[in-house]
Amino acid sequence: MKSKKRPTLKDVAQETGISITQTSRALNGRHDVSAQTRRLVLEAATRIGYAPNLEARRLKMPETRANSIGLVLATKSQRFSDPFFGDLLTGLVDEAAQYGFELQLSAPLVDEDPTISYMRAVATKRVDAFVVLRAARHDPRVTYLREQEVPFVTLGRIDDLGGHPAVNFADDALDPAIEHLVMLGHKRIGCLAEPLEYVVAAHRVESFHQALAAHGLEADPAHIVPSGFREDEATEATKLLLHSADPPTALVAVNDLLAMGALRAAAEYGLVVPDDLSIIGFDDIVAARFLSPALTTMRYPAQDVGAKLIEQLLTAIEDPTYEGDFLVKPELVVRQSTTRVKQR
Amino acid sequence: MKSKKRPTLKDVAQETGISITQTSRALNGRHDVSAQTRRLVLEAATRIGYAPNLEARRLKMPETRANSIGLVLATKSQRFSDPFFGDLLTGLVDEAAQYGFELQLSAPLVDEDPTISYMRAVATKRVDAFVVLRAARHDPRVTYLREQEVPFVTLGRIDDLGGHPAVNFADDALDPAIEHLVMLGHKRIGCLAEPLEYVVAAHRVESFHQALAAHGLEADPAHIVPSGFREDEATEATKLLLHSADPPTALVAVNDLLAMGALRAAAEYGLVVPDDLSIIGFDDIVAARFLSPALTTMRYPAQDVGAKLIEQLLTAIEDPTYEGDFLVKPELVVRQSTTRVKQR
DNA sequence: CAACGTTACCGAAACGTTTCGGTTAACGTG
DNA sequence: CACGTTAACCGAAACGTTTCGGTAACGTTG
Repeated sequence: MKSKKRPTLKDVAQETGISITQTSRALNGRHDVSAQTRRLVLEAATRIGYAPNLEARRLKMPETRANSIGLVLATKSQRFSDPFFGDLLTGLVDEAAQYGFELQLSAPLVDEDPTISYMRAVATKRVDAFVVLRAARHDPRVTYLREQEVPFVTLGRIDDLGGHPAVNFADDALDPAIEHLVMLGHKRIGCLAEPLEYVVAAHRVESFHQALAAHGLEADPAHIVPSGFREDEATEATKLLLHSADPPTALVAVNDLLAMGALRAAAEYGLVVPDDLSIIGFDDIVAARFLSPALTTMRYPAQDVGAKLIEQLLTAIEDPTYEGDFLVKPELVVRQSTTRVKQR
Repeated sequence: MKSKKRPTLKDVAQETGISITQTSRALNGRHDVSAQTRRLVLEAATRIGYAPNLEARRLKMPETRANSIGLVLATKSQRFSDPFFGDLLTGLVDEAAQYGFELQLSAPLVDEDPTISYMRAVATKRVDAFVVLRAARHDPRVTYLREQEVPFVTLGRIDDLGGHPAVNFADDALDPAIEHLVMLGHKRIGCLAEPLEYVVAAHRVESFHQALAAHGLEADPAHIVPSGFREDEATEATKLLLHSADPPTALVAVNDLLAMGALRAAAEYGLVVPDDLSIIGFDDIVAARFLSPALTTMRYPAQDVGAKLIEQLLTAIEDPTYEGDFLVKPELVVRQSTTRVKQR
């Protein structure tokens, strides 16, 4: 690092002969300053390349924003190779930047309670607010943030929490998928889910049930199979499902990565997708249309979701009582992994 | 935010009756403190929940680390939906966390020179060092960092820069790929490249040439086709290539996303992969083995690369004169997208 | 002209920390 | 005993900023 000391307020004051007080006021655009003085100060400041010392400022004004948004990656349950995540992140960072915020990524140490990461960031006031991904019911991180009155937003509403800023999908999100399958004559439809302790996972399964009900169908409990986040876990889960007594003719995977796992399971069982088994994904990641068969899926625009998360969070920062959430509606993209049910 | 003021050094001093000076020393583990005092102070500090005020500390000790590593996403040329990126990021964040560092993500404003983002972070001393992705030759960001003497590490060595911390692949990285193709009888081998202004892109093409030469072959310049980062751009580029007078029998794509694009181009031309055209990718993203045909590719472990980047950066922070780089060696994973060249 | 408002300015204190220099007491050591 | 050495401690200054309270100059107004 260059050892040359950066110029301080005093330096620019000296430059103009104006007092430090006025210099500060001039730079911060307060009213008690004549146009003449302001001009002089501003010019001197840029001339000697003055940039305020944030430490000193925040020391004096503890309520000042850090202009930074925290995001903790609990990398253990890693699904961050999911392209959905990359796009989400792009949306977050990009949108935050437009409002002058940065994203502060951290991870818990090995074997450390993830909540500690949040505590660290809060205690040292490094961030103004948090984006919480992969929230669970009774999530300790969330209860902590609540308690400390630190603004946060989650991807997926947490039901046991009263209202809180979140980005969500509508309850009828899976309707188009089910509708599509029903039109194709499917009646026994399975659901490949993420670990159910996560609210989004639970929410999607719920949406699945509801959509089924809307079409006068009912899910066979044995047809709802929970999986891990990784595609190989999905493969295992799907195998179990296909192996069952009365396997479904169609499968709704709760994200595209899982759908990929399902595709593989079908292949290993010698089933032809879509003829023997229709599969629908969720997210519409880039790879989806390059699979074979190209995946029918629900497009869920990750980048927009990221942007909306930030938007929600910023209003929550402005107004700590804000409790709204925002719905983004996924839409069906029909490709080749679904077809009319086989007659038997 | 909770308005309750956090306890200060003064508070814990008051608690024990020991002076502020000694309290500070005790907490920082200096030697001029009796065991007794130290015990008392530490206990009092934890009792009242003291956490040092970083602003004040950094104000007094400007040379203190921010314990934060900057990463600027130039999201315009977005390839961040590439799962490679998600894994890389996981590696970065995770490894950084183990050393007590966080990752500070920022993005340039719309239409803003990306270098400005770096300047902002440097001027306000928010980060100690930078990870530079997608570096280009004569990259203005890099020259700026050099000039300011801010430590940085790049993914891919920049040749016009003398030595600098970086993570790289060996020059003979593509050897196994070419070797494999040559064994299969291929002689006319093409290369689908990223935009050549980026050093990694250039480096890979170079490695391609070198590997070819090592097997007594020479690349037809017309067989080296540059593409954008997106898979649809790859599709277009590949079409052009396949349309040429004397198209190659095998294609090395410089990353898996591009390979996916190439796969599509082949399909649209009615070519069967691998029978009519062998394709090799690079990265081994998750989707690679779910494509059809499953993609033969060079495995490049993104997460490890991320960890190594951090490792390099940390030694560069410790020792500003450090100029080493680290080579990670990709290895060939043979799947179904390559086969023996067709006799004609 | 006296009283008052307004405008533009400034000195000094304060934020929470580290650290320099100095003080005290205890302890060898010759 | 006188001296130096050391261990343990403390007061006060300093880092760069904001802001409180004050003041001087200059109308305005009745």
